[in-house]
Amino acid sequence: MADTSSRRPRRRAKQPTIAEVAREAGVSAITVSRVLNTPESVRETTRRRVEAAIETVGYVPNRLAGSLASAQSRFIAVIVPSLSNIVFTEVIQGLQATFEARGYQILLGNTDYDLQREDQLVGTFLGWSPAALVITGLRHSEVCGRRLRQWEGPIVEIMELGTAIDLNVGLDHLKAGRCMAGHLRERGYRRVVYVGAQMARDYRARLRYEGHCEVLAAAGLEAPLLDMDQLGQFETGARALDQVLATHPETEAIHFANDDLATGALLHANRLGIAVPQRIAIAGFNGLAIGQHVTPRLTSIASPRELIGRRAAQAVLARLDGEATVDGPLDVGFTLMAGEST
Amino acid sequence: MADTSSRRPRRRAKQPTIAEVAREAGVSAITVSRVLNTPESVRETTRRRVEAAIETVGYVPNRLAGSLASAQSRFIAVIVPSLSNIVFTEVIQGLQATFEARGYQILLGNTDYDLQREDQLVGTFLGWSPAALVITGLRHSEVCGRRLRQWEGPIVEIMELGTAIDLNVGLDHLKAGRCMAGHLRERGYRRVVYVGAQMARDYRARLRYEGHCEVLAAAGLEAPLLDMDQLGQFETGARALDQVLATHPETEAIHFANDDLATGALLHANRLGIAVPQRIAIAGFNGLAIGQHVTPRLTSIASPRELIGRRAAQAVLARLDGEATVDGPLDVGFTLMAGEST
DNA sequence: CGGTTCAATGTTAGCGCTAACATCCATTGT
DNA sequence: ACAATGGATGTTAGCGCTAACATTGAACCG
Repeated sequence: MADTSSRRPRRRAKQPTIAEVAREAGVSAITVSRVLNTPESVRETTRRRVEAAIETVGYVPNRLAGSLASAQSRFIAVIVPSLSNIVFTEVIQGLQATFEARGYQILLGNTDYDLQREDQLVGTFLGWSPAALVITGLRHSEVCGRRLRQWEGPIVEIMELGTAIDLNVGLDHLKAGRCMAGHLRERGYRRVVYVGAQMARDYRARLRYEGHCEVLAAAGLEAPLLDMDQLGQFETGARALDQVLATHPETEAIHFANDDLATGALLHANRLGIAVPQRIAIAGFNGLAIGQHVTPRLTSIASPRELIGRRAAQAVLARLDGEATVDGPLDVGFTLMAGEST
Repeated sequence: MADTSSRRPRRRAKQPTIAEVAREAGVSAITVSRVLNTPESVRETTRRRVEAAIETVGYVPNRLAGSLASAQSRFIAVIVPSLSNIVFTEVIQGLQATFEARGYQILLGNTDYDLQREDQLVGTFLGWSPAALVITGLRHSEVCGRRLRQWEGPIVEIMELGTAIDLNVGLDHLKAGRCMAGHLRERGYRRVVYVGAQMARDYRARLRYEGHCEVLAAAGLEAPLLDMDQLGQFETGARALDQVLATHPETEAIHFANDDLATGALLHANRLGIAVPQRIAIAGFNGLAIGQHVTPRLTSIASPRELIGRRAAQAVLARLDGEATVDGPLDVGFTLMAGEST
């Protein structure tokens, strides 16, 4: 019978391995590993010899093997609900910049605002033993919550504040909703409609609406809601304006759930020759750049999106470095930007 | 002395492993592996037993180990030059949607238009044995090009067309530049300035400018260039308009390198009461949504960004599935969108 | 009814790396 | 002079999984 000790030629003549480098440099594999991971623990002359060997054989470390052996990987799983919303891409940018500077890579997942999808992604990602997990929002499916709590690595829940599994960086959406409604009240608007898009899935917009309602209720005013089913884009904002003017012509101001909607409405008003804010005032949320370039400038609440990304990354890095971390949620705040649209 | 065969308690009492599942189900590890990877090769009853066991022990497969053993991973390295540009986030969205549906994850890298950074990222990413690599552009550092050519996996170079290392999906920027310049010529504009932002690093904008020059030269016209040093954002476009009006007041039209600049300029013109296109015409590139909502609507060239992502992903998947792939570059084309701004 | 075939499952040996411990040897202290 | 020390390097045994081959047993065949 075939000699069972000489069966399989498994290696796929690919990249050189650490063993090749070791042979070339006349040292053992572990020394090469040390040169790569803890260079200060190797003597200068040896290190140089190994570095030269790495160069000559063209060695690229296999990080899968390294991570498996050390049970530590250098990537960060990031889960966002949407990539079509610029808000999240800005957060990702903040994460990216901070993590990449420290040699961590980002593994990106998109839930499309679907908690089931989120659960699935968390499962997949945890299988990669990421160094940390960044996830949007505080609400997860039950299974997912359990899975997350079981996991030992750092988890940051971003965008909003509340009772988090581990770290938490965000802003208070309820307060933001109150803030904008308060601003509109100050300006004397009484008939204010709140317009959102697909609010069933965007519960942070619902939180802002709640804040909005509180303020109006306190003033004895109604707080009608228009929830569009399309995505929260310019076009939807324009249609929402039409709809509000048609069905609630007495409306004095519209509080939009985000700046895309608000900008769409404002530009549409420009097109139709409707005076903003005289005929109708318009306010948004997020403080996107475009709002400062339209006429009149859009009143909005600036959310520090990139900052959220950076702070979240910093919190994770501090944890990974074993530093003491902030206890409790980190509030990045928000700023009311009063433009001429209200 | 200590018995050397009983040294180390290496395992970090973490997640259950495939062995636990196997024990629970009363099968061998490989059977569990098969249930996970090639379920059709396992008998129905066995499969169900294993699935139940997976459920009870709460098993999450360790993909590092799996990938190491099989020399195949389920992620795709994606390298873009910028995340602040919505163009790339839309491409990423297309990639994401297509890859995630097939169970691949995206590992994201950002070069900030720095070829050295690109080289570094490629090095890191290849160490993760990705299933494929998606990289922006055809121009790489020499070292990087060599590294890429050596690698055996599928590589797609996206955004532009030309001589690629492997797969190629994009559009012809030279032609796009010609197309817009041709449009402006047709409308009768003779004094046209091309305005870009940081064109030293954005060579695709330079290609469009080249196309622009060709057309103007053919008509015996000059093609002055204004290259702003700021990022290509609204604000920069507004400043560029001021600058053009101040230094080249005779200018009849501005061909902007992208829609952010063009929109910034157009909104600025609105603010200043400058008639577009009567006093000055404005054209952009990319066909962003905002351009269709400003007044007058922005003339632009729509680049199918999400489509680039999807096509790139499809090409990779076809290759990974061993299907015959398209030979040569895949041109996704572009569309001139004539608005009222020209 | 022994032999062939084939589907289902098992055994074994790595994938390429690093943790943990072992060894070696030049210093240092007494 | 010799033990104790400690920095540099080596040896060994996995990390958790899957490729490759082996085995089993039921179905099938002439």
